Amino acid sequence: MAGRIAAVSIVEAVAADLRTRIFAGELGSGESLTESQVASTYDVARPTAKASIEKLVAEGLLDRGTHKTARVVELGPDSVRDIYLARAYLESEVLRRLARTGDVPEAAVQANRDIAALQTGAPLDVVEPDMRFHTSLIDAVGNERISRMYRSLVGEVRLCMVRVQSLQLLDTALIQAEHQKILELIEAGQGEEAAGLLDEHLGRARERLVAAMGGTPGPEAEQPSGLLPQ
Amino acid sequence: MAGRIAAVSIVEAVAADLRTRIFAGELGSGESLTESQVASTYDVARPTAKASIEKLVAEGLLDRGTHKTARVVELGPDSVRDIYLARAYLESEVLRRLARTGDVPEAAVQANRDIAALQTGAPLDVVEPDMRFHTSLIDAVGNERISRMYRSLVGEVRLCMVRVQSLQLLDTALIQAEHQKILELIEAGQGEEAAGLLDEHLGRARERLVAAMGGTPGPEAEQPSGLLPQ
DNA sequence: CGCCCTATGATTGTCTAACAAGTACACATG
DNA sequence: CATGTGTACTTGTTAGACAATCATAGGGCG
Repeated sequence: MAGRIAAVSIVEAVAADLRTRIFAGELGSGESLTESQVASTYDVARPTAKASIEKLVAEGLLDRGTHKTARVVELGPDSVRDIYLARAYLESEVLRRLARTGDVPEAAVQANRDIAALQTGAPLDVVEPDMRFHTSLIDAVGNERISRMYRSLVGEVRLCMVRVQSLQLLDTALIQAEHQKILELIEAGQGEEAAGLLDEHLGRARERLVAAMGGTPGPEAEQPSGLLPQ
Repeated sequence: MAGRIAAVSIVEAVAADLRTRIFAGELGSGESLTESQVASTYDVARPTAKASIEKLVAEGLLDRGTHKTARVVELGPDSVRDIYLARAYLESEVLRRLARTGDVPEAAVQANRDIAALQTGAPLDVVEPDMRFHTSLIDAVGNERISRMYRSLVGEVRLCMVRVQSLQLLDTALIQAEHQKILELIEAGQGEEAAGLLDEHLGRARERLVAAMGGTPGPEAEQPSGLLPQ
């Protein structure tokens, strides 16, 4: 599917570029984005820029009040906990549901293979397949609205992942191993255990990120018992 | 719209009115809404009308593709099942979480009191407090993103509720009694049982609505065992 | 010297007007 | 009857403009 011509609207194109720039850290936390600024940057009309900005606000990547300039969101410890808890709500229930049928989505397997394949390289490279692993689990239940809800969270989740990886708070091998174990538990029909492991998986990332932000981390930040073979 | 000063933006005001008109059935399923139509109806500029329409599209109340006129969404049996399953995902997990602390949100109690109070009147009167009952449970977990996700579903849920009530598929007393029981189970810390009852509660509405739409209903559509005292 | 108030500039909300591009449907043609 | 064409309608985008609001820097006053 690498071909796929891009016949999207200008609004969407501008929004997409702003998105990648935010993820890349090019637009840092708290940075302000005026409508005219965006308009002149991409050489579009101001209403178009406005629409793009509003799109990103809806995604939670930008923040703005009436008559105030939009800013890149600043994630504090509270927001991070909020985001990860919301993830856990959706994802753990999804795992239980998937385990009931024992169906392991192929896309998730592939995503985890991709993680395993990139032993070397920049830490940020893991973000994309990691994100894909989790979204493909969500999509596997085949519920349009659930996917839509998760998607409204994905922007912020990704922002957190970028942080976690830039700070090197997690070992890639551990991520991959836990993903693997989750898939195995699903296949074995052990939904509750899969959900529990996911909670650990997310909890560790969450609390380490909180700690790195100056908050007081919970006990979840500690090393896992013994999942890694070596 | 008596009382309540309107200090919101024009876009929001137009969107709000369209929303109520959709809920009231004044704008039926499949009805088309042209940008210029909306613009002239409310005497606003077309870009303003456009923004309002896009807002409702994001809420799932309107449907539209690029370069195509927006239409009021048409809910088929598949969509109804999709919507109710998504609800169940969020709400059942919320009940488990609430049961863990035994906290019964006051707003939910009040909402159910309001349902009990309206023994008489139009069937549609139950929609608002019913909706409020469920949203207040969601909001009770105090997670901003979860509330946001649920809100992205609320429009469609409400549309379903309006249908259920117009067709008189459920007895108000039964709704109220099941809500009551759910609250009691939360207080007793029996999360799993509360979630189970909710599943029944939602499943019945769902399958009866599906049946009324010409789909083949599942077994959940049947009468409940014996919750009603008389 | 510090604080409150005002004035100025910047920014957003909304409007009018317009053109380009795409869609849908009736119509004519083979 | 199938197919192509044309016309009217609708949306996407732009430009420019004005009012309302917000932020900030000065000036007046205690």
